[in-house]
Amino acid sequence: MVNLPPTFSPLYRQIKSLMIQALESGEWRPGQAIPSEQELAVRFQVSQGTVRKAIDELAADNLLVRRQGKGTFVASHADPRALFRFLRLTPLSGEIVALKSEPLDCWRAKAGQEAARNLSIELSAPIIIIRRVLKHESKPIVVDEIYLPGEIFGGLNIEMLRDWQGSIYGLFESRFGVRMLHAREKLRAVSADRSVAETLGVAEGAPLLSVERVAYTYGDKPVEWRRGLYSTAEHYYLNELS
Amino acid sequence: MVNLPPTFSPLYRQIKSLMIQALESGEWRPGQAIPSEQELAVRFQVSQGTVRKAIDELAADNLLVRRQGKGTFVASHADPRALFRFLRLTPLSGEIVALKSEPLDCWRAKAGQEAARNLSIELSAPIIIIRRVLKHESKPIVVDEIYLPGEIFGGLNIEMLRDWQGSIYGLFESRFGVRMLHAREKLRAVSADRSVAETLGVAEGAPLLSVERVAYTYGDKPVEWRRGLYSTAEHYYLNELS
DNA sequence: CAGTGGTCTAGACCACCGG
DNA sequence: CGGTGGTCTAGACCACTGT
Repeated sequence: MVNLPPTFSPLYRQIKSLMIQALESGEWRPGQAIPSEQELAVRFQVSQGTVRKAIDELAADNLLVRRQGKGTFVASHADPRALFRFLRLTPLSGEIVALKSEPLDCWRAKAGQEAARNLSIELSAPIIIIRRVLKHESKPIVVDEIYLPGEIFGGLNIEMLRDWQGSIYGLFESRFGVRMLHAREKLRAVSADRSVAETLGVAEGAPLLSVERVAYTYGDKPVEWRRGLYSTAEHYYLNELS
Repeated sequence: MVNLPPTFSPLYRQIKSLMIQALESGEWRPGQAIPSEQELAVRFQVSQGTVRKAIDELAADNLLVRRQGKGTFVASHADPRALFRFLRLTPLSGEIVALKSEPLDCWRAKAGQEAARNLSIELSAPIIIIRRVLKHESKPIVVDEIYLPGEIFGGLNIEMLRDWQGSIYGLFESRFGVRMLHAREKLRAVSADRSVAETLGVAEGAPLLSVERVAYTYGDKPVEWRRGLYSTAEHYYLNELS
């Protein structure tokens, strides 16, 4: 007997795919309500229960947000609740506060080996690099570099970053139509070199948390690679294992 | 108008509570199958769909595992798939391999302020402390201390730890009936002090990843507090943001 | 009040597993 | 083949939101 590949796909997953298409194509925009379950059931010619199960999965994937009595909405990085999902830094004592971003630099370059591999693009393809500092009450806590495919983030420049109030993923979403859906982070402990030590106001050789992230959009396509160094003297990185 | 507390609890959540009771009481044991959906529907006098939704949530919470065609099983730390859920260390290059645990010491003590707070027990209540080294191909990677409430882990000793093959949560589950359900980790970067540097075979002052964990059992009751120091020269801590 | 998502039911049928 | 979980449907009713 041969082992056939799992060729079966339930109806609600096919509906889910169609809905992802509608999201990806921009038919339904971040922050807006999608059609009601009834309307979708008619549109896709299935029962409401089947639409429901598709939406359930999309909500679990953080692509949609359900609000009883109001409707189902496209998740948006403009929503402050989405913030902590991607920056899990917490003060040792006190409440969670959004860090203030200060762009230092933003320039064009060609993808090196590492950037090309992480972004799944050609070697020497155009990329954009951002250097930032994140501050908590005017104390620098994080310094990072963000590598973006030039093909997608064409017009990005430092003025845009400076003018933007809110998370950088909110900027990517509203100005470039790029929605970060999930990410994978690799954490290590490293020593501060001289220049980083100066930027963060710590001693040279001080231990820092190194966080390397690849973020993905629809179809698990990588669209951002970043490396950050976190000063964990007065903050920690919180992770829920569940 | 006053804002009444959310007094409404859907039927499937009540069923879920009853099922959690059955799990907590030991009526259904780790690794074993629970009754079929039909049987549960009869037992609880609800429809199969309602039982189904309760099980769905319990499976999402990692308390149960569904296996089509076979049944629904109580999740167990004996299952190797459960391993990576709680130890997210990965070699820089190469496959994920379970680290080998070497207990160094295991002794009784009284809870200090920090232990008491983290374990939600009285100051000076009896606790048990374990010191371990975790090795990858005979190279020490992690050194940690585990703090356990003495009341729950009465007979624990170092011979038990040495004899046990498998994860320590597997031991807790099968010997003490304590099931770790979720945990919260705080990560920071620190410098190796002399004694730790010696144990891990790194230079004094080398950067290490500090991982402090509180693990919880039924009813969000904390039952373990541990602090680990990870050498991240050849490993990283992997985290999925989704 | 109308419209939305949320719950609950009952029944039919399908995919998977093991004997 | 029988038993399990998985899918799909149709309909009734409930809880929440805004007008």
